[in-house]
Amino acid sequence: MSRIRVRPTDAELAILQVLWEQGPTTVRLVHEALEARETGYTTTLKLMQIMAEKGLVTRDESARTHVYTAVANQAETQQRLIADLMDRAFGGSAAALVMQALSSQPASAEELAEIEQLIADFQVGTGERHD
Amino acid sequence: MSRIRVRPTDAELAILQVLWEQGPTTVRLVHEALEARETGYTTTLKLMQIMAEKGLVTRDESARTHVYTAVANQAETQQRLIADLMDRAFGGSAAALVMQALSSQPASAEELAEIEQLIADFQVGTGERHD
DNA sequence: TGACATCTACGAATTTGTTCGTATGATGTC
DNA sequence: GACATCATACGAACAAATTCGTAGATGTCA
Repeated sequence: MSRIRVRPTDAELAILQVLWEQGPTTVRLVHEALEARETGYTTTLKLMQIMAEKGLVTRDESARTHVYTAVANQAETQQRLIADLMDRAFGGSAAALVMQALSSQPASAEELAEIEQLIADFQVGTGERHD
Repeated sequence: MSRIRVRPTDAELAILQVLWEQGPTTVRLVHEALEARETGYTTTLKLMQIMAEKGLVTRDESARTHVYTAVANQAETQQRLIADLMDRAFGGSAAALVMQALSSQPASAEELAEIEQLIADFQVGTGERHD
């Protein structure tokens, strides 16, 4: 019933980013954090109301100014988005996606090292050896 | 003017996949390849007509049965999709995206090795060393 | 208290994506 | 030549996402 949508829309994702960064917040603060969107206050309000209906966020209505909280955390949502993209555009292959990502936008040396470490961990975890 | 959209829609992407796999094709064949969608023939036709208007595909109208060709290849499109997701959900960090992708959907040992190789290439290419 | 600001609710307009039915014309078969 | 088949074109309906204006309730403060 109240399953979270696979893909939050663009506007929803922008709002979720603010909620993840700032924690539970009001429409006003989200709206201000989103000034780049150059959209009216009531637009942000409406979107957040709809997100509450959809179950993407919960809201505390005990005060006059409602306080909104993201239901799913950032990592969960990122994983859903990646899984979705992987299915739709990469034939379900994480490796294909990762390789496209790396070849298009080379990461920094530190990041590459981090990824290597992650891979090394997997290889240990699955009993694989790589020398 | 005729810039390719950042994000093909779901239906468009499904059609593009067929065009990438099969090369230039007719609406009929695309429609048959897409039976999973359980949608009418004229729906596929309409979508491909719109894609032609948008510049996602070109079509050869010299014969009665038109032949459609994808404008962007699969890798280009994948990169655009990844770049878009990276911006919208990962603060523009390829590394963050890659790490989420890997931790959610561990790749096979072979794939991990491939990715390691890719990283090693980068490190050589950028004169970085990692030990 | 009265003026003003701020908040939510709500309806509505607009745009985009998706779907399909029907019309119309070309092709092929008997 | 008549008729079924297949193609494109096109209009229209529908849903979803986004946007905003207005109304009404509540709070602030001089």
